[in-house]
Amino acid sequence: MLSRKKEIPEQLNERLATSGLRFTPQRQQVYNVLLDTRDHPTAEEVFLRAKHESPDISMATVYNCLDALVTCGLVRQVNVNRAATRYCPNMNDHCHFYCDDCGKVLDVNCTSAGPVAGAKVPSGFQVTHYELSLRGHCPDCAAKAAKLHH
Amino acid sequence: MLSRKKEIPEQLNERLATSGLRFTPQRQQVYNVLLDTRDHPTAEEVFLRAKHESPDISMATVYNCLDALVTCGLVRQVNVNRAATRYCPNMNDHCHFYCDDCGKVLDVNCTSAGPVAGAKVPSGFQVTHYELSLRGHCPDCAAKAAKLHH
DNA sequence: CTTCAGCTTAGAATAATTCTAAGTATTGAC
DNA sequence: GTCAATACTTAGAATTATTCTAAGCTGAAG
Repeated sequence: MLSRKKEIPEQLNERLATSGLRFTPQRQQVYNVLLDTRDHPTAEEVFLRAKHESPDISMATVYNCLDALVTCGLVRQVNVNRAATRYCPNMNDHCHFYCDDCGKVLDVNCTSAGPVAGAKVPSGFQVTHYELSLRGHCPDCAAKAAKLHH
Repeated sequence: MLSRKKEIPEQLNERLATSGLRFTPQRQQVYNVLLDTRDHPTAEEVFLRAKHESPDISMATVYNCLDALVTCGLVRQVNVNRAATRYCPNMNDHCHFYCDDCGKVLDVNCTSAGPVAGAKVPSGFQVTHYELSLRGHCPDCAAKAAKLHH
């Protein structure tokens, strides 16, 4: 169980270094939490999970570590509907779907063109980031609702 | 100055009624503020502007009124980057561009297909809402930056 | 070694929003 | 019209997510 975590440190260390940040056990721990279950936890959830292995970690450190991981490009923030920010270690081009029924946040792939292409941004605008967030019913909840309907 | 506001009440009244909400002077006032300058103000900014004409209005009422307007479909919330929610009375299909330099929020038209088409949502997902937010440099700030560069 | 910048920590502070309780206004039943 | 029921507004307290502060710790560089 602990063995597979040995792979990570080098990659993490390099990425931190390129942003002028140091490798620390807390940063590794927080990153591990995100990699372990990719369910887009909030900072608070990361904190609770990280405490299992590092009981002394503090909330402020979790925020600091998450910031560091975002800064060095290993993690993305996911904001949906003004709820607490969630964190996602999937750096592929994708967007997020929030299920209004069960509250889960799910990754949704974008086509190669990406949704920004569909937005046809007027000339003059320089887009450096974009975030597409979807809301509705996830496949599970949609299926349940359909069943109830008959 | 007051004359052009006479147009609004009926439309607003109808829309409120269809959601089981009442017409009130405060709701009209808040809606007027949004229509007057479509610059995506925050609740606080709406509050300050509304106070000019209705000095007794309270912050809680502004939030209540904005909620009512969102509920009855006359206003949209615009969330960007966990900053304070902004409010937009443009209900056409469009998305928002946030300028990292000047902080302005600008409307950007979407094509008829819309960005969700570009996202190719897997089957099973039922998308009821989506929000595409862009960040970068607006035309003005991009031009200024280019000039400074030489 | 010693220094110095970067990191972690607990707890205080902040900012946006929501809640609470009380008062006011409007609606509908009679 | 009167009266009760419901909806709305208000001030201020409370809540929540996040950031700040000050102090101590750590590890690399001189």
